[in-house]
Amino acid sequence: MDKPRDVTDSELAVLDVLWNQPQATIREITEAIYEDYSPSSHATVQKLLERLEAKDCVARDRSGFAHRFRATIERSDLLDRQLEAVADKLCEGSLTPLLLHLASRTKLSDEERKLLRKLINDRT
Amino acid sequence: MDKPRDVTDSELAVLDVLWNQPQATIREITEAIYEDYSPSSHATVQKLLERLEAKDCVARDRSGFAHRFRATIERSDLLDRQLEAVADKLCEGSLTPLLLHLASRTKLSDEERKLLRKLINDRT
DNA sequence: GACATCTCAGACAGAATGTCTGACACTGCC
DNA sequence: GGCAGTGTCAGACATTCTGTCTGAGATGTC
Repeated sequence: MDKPRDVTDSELAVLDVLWNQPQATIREITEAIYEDYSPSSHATVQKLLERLEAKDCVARDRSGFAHRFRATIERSDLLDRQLEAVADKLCEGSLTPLLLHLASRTKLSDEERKLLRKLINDRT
Repeated sequence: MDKPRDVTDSELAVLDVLWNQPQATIREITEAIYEDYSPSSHATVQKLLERLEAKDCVARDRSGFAHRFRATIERSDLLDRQLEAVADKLCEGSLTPLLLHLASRTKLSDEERKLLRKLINDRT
């Protein structure tokens, strides 16, 4: 029952590229993140992808010469994970206190308030 | 603008004791956390408190021989910090997406739903 | 004064993170 | 076939964070 490691800021940058551009190669990702492409930044991205793969956030297609990567989680999945981690840490795993806490201190526009009411009513 | 470090699980255990028992000494905290009191566990708690102090989570009263500690943040403040950290990381700092996200996937009892509606309506 | 208890400074190992180097494999072109 | 360009992979490396522990010295009690 080992706690899944958090996704790092650098790793998130890689995921961001992958969300915009699925099936990217390491070179493409590197060029998107670092302004100057170099063998070492290429290797850095390689290592980040390797770790993201270990965290089940990325899948690798080995069929071509240069491997192609895609994200296996969406941004909202990651949000879920993070919120669950907070809930585990501070609310015995329950998300409800988070929701109530946020509802009591977040300023909402009329628009958002309306949407939120709808969301609540739709849940059975 | 360095990002404030997260509170560790061990540090949280210390805060938990402090929330139950304000004005505690290191010895009291140590005895509450570790089953066997020892000089080394005492020193460990000392170090955790030192780090919590650096993170502005704990204040120290040096007037007596043995210092007394109290938490300077509540559990809900910590919850706030964590949620803000998630928002910074994934939602450009806005808490609203978190709220909407949670509202759309958290199961609520009728009781909770009622409370949540009230919370929303009370926000101006 | 003897002894327990405290604080404080710092050492220490293990893990996570970001970076980089070197060895080797594949591709395509001459 | 040979070679340059590009890939992968394994691993070294410094830094930081975390939890733990030791030793020196100050303060309290009897």
